[in-house]
Amino acid sequence: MADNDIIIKDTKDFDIRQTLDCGQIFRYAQTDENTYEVFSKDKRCIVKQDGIAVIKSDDREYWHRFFDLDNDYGQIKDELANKPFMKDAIEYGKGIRILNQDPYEMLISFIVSANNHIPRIKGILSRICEGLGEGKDGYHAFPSPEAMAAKDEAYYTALGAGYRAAYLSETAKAVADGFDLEKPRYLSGDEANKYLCTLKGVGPKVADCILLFAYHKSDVFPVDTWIRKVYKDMTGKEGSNKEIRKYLVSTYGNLSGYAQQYLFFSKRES
DNA sequence: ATCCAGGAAGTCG
DNA sequence: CGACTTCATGGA
Repeated sequence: MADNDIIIKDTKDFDIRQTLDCGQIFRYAQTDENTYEVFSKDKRCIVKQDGIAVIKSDDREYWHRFFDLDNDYGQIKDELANKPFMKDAIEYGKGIRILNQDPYEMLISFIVSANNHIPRIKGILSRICEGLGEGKDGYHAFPSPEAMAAKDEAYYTALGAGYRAAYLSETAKAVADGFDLEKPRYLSGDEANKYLCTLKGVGPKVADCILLFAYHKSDVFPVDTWIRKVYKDMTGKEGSNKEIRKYLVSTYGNLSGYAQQYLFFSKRES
């Protein structure tokens, strides 16, 4: 056991498979039974969970925060369990943790995610890293805004980004040119959502994903096609994304982001 | 083959 | 404001 290893003995609130497969991260791979390789920014860690969980890396502090290990998910689940439609979803995804990821990486990742399938999203992001990210020991870092801004739309089209290619080059340029990705930390969820929506390729849903997965704002509720299905199960009716979001945020309040992950994961895997 | 995917932008009323 | 259409790509 190296000094930098993080060891999680009590895994009632930690399941690496559920945490990675619940749609909040795209750069990871299963390398063996119970073993996963996870990438964030320019870093990598190896997570093995078989009974206890062990996180191996050369930056213990970074991954401790990444996996949100100071947050008490037992308490969050207890509180949510009293709210409607949550009991089964929590039981199904009881090991999910909401990661603390890099704002720029989430921005680019969820622009790519729009109207797209998860395997294809992973492929596009992987090719962006291979092409533009700094070469590390056996992998590539997520590229900087400057490296991405240096390429034009045609480059991202060639990577298979489809019509999102223009969004990628434009938004990378905006960030390289000074768009402040620290600002959302100091804004309310609604204000931060508006602010992010000024970027090309970012709409209300993508902005909510960035706010939840990079800034850990839990008073947001990303509404995608799966959540639309959940809403219909709950209420028996259709609705606009805006009214669905309003209904769900009023139901789950400040724990909306957590509720969303449990509901999304259980619906998508069932 | 037709539908669909962690939707957003553009246009029209 | 809301509704409606278009936008690449590839897996099912």
